[in-house]
Amino acid sequence: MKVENKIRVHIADDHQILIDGIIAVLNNEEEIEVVGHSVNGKLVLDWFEKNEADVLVLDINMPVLDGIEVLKKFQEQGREINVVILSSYDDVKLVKEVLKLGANGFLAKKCAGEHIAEAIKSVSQGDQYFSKGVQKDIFSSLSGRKEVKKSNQDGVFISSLTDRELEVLKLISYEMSSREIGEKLHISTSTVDTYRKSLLSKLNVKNAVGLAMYAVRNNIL
Amino acid sequence: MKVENKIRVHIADDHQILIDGIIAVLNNEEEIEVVGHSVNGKLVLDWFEKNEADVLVLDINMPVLDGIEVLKKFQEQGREINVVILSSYDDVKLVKEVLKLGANGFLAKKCAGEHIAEAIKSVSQGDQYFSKGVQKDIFSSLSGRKEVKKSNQDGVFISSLTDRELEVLKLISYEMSSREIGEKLHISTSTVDTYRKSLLSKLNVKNAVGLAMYAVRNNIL
DNA sequence: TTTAGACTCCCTATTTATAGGGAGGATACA
DNA sequence: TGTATCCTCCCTATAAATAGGGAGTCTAAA
Repeated sequence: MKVENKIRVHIADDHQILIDGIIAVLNNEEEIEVVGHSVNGKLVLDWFEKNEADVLVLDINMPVLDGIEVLKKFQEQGREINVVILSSYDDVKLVKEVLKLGANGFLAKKCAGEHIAEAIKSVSQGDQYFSKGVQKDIFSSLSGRKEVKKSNQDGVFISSLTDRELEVLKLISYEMSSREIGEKLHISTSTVDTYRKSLLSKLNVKNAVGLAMYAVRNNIL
Repeated sequence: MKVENKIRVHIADDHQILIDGIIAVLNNEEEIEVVGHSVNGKLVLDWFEKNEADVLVLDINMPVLDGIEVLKKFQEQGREINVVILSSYDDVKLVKEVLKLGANGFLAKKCAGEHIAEAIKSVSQGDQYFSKGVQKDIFSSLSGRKEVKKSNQDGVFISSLTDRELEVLKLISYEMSSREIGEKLHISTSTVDTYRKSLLSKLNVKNAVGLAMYAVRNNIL
């Protein structure tokens, strides 16, 4: 294999130390070359404005702009990039969501470092890759695979929340009561309660704790 | 420097991929040798039962037994091990706590991989090391340094919670109400409420959301 | 044996959160 | 000009959480 045919990889994770680690691991791989890395979603988009890569290793939980948003942007742009999602959470729902958003692989951070090379090679060839622990969930809850790559209705994402809902969600996660939130946003407690209701409904959780957990997992704090 | 004088390092983090990464990074360091690694606190203690290392790189957030617990155990055993804490959170409180528990360095995961070698070398010589972002907080909120290494009163850790409190905390984080928790644990709702109160008090948070956030940050789910 | 901690349950009372509904004003879009 | 979405606020009512107190049992340690 020629040097020019190396798989060009971009790594995105808010933990620089993890990026460095992955690069070090991938250094042992002849066919793989890390051509870029970013610590948040905004930087990923900026990078891809001017550069190209064959595979994007993408963390879901990142500040400024998270992995979900990055995928959505790429989808809007009609950009076809092979993506391996790197996540601490093997949340079934998350897996389904990112697959719908065009991701091709899913790698739990707790799996061994060697798997990342496998994952990259797989998706670079158009295959899909799922680390142990997520595989069974996928196939049991998803009928087709390639087929759903384009669709993007239903499913609840951060972006399905309105600005105000998102704002209230954050404040709820900061342990604030409806009264306190109302004061801070200069709206009535009733209005805050309305947002609480719509959040509970949209995110399909049972109570404020569920809302906070959603916020944490999706790094919208 | 002779090979026998290499700094022996044990790495503990629940993300195997991060361990592999650190090992790869440290491979470039002549003076450092990774002699062991663990994915939870229990395994760390088990390993140190039969082995020795000069430096322990320790993640705070680990399942089964967290980093705090590991430090406490070592302190109880009177075992003097140089510890570099690896954490996603540069929480000032956390820094102070782990210093009291005998840690010698504090490395935020978001800092560059190269710093980990610096940190290891520093603490192996008895020095302390703090990655950028935590330094100022330390010195502004802590008078002495070496002096406080032995003390261990006050401060709230997971371990200051009783088994039952911890159990209830988990269930609260799973979006369960007091009634539901009572049913699951076969105790009355009143009892669950008692635990709620003591949790709110011990962890110094305002409501159930605060409890859940604490649980997330300390990975006790 | 005293003491302390952990676990259990109860009381009263207030504050918050959840559930379901309606509704007006603004804006943007077809 | 409808239509839709968002933001705002209200009503009623129940469920749940928070706050502060007391108190009994059991076990393990001093």
